[in-house]
Amino acid sequence: METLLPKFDSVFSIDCVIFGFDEGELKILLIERNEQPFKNWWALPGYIVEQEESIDHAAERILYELTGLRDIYMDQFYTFGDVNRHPQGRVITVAYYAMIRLNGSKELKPVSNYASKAVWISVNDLPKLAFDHEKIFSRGFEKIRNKISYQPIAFELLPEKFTLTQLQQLYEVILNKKLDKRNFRKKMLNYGILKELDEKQKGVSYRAAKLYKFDKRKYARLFQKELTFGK
Amino acid sequence: METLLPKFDSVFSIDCVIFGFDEGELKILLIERNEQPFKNWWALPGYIVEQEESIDHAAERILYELTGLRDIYMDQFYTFGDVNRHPQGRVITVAYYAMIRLNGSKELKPVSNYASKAVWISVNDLPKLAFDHEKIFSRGFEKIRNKISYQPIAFELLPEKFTLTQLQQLYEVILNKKLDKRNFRKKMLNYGILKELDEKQKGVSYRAAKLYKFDKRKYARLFQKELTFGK
DNA sequence: AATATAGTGTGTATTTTCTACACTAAGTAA
DNA sequence: TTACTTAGTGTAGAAAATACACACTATATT
Repeated sequence: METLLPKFDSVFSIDCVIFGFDEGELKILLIERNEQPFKNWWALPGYIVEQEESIDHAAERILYELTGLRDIYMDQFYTFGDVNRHPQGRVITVAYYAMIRLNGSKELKPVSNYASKAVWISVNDLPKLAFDHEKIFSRGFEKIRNKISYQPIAFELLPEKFTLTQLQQLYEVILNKKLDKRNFRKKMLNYGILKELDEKQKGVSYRAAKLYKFDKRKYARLFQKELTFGK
Repeated sequence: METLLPKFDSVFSIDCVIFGFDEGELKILLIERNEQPFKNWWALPGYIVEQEESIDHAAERILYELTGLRDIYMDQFYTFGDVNRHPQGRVITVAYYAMIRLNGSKELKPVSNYASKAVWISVNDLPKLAFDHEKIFSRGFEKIRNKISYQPIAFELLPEKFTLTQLQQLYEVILNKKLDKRNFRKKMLNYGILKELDEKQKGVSYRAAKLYKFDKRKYARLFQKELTFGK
């Protein structure tokens, strides 16, 4: 590094892959761009990092501006820095993913004007996206798919009280395969991070399932054990 | 994003955590800085991304300039973007790790003048580092420790022909625990990615061990199977 | 030639985890 | 009461992980 920092014509941005689970489908939040370039294209929510904010802060701010949500589990997963990924200049983008609880089908209205709307779209039904956002999405999806195989992050996506069947469906859409009900339940309950409630599901026209809650304290205890390689 | 990109007073840099394995110790490459700030401090090798190069390219270039090595397995692992991590302005750094084969105790001479020297230092014996480089190192070390638990990346660090004991020692220093010899051998040989050679270790004053080679083709076949969650 | 030394190389029994697989119970709706 | 739909449960076999100890071999030393 030079004694004085060289001038550099570049910008940092954040792009977010925001996952939600609704009606048995895994969805992500997309915005419709209101400005050039890629005006009227679908894109991942993202924005430029401000001079005086950390990238983690920028990620939280942008998510908040688009959804009104705070204190969301967000994780940086990759930085995309190809020279020509933005047609108007050098923009390096740091990608984050978030998982949020969709309480019913709550409408999300963008508060910034760079988007004309924000919608939840199933990951199986994505349109063409602006910039290299398809690549960013794929990498983010791959990330949570890997992560869920060794850490039960799925709870972030479910309502506070959920049934084991809902949990299993979520695993199935993320992993894109059918799981065996008995084995799934055995495994999940063995983790010891689920608390069985005295409540049951309501409003279903069949036998109601027991509701469970995620036990954050036990979770933390379980995952402070490091990954192991055996003796 | 605005129609015209805002001007932004910032710089991207790359920092590399370059691992090597030598004399039974896991080491990383450090440079001694030759310029302010942190003149004469030890630091991770890193430099500023140029206007017209991708970050991946920048990482390879910087590694090459410092070591003369090309075609090294490098992986981006995290981007550090706190506002004040560099005292002279906003510098966001993308961190990569690399694993290289130390053939004997080859001396590395920096070809750029921003470093006065480059040395290999054991990860158990690191000095204080410039900027937030201790944090960057820790995260990189954590990354390879996790990764080695599910992917045998360790071969990158060993000479082309190695003994099972050397391989085990490497696992032991990365995971920081003793492993059982018989179980380790069973497991490694079961992966089917080692090729037993007709050669033996030379120059040791005790029974010479068989040498093995890493079979890249079988490795690739093995790891195209995805991580699984069972049925 | 005998001996000391230091690391190599091997097998088995036990426990744990993973997998495969199908029926009854409970609640709702008609 | 019956039909329908989903909830909920157990076991046996296979595979993987773990725990554990001693004889072999090449060299160096006397």
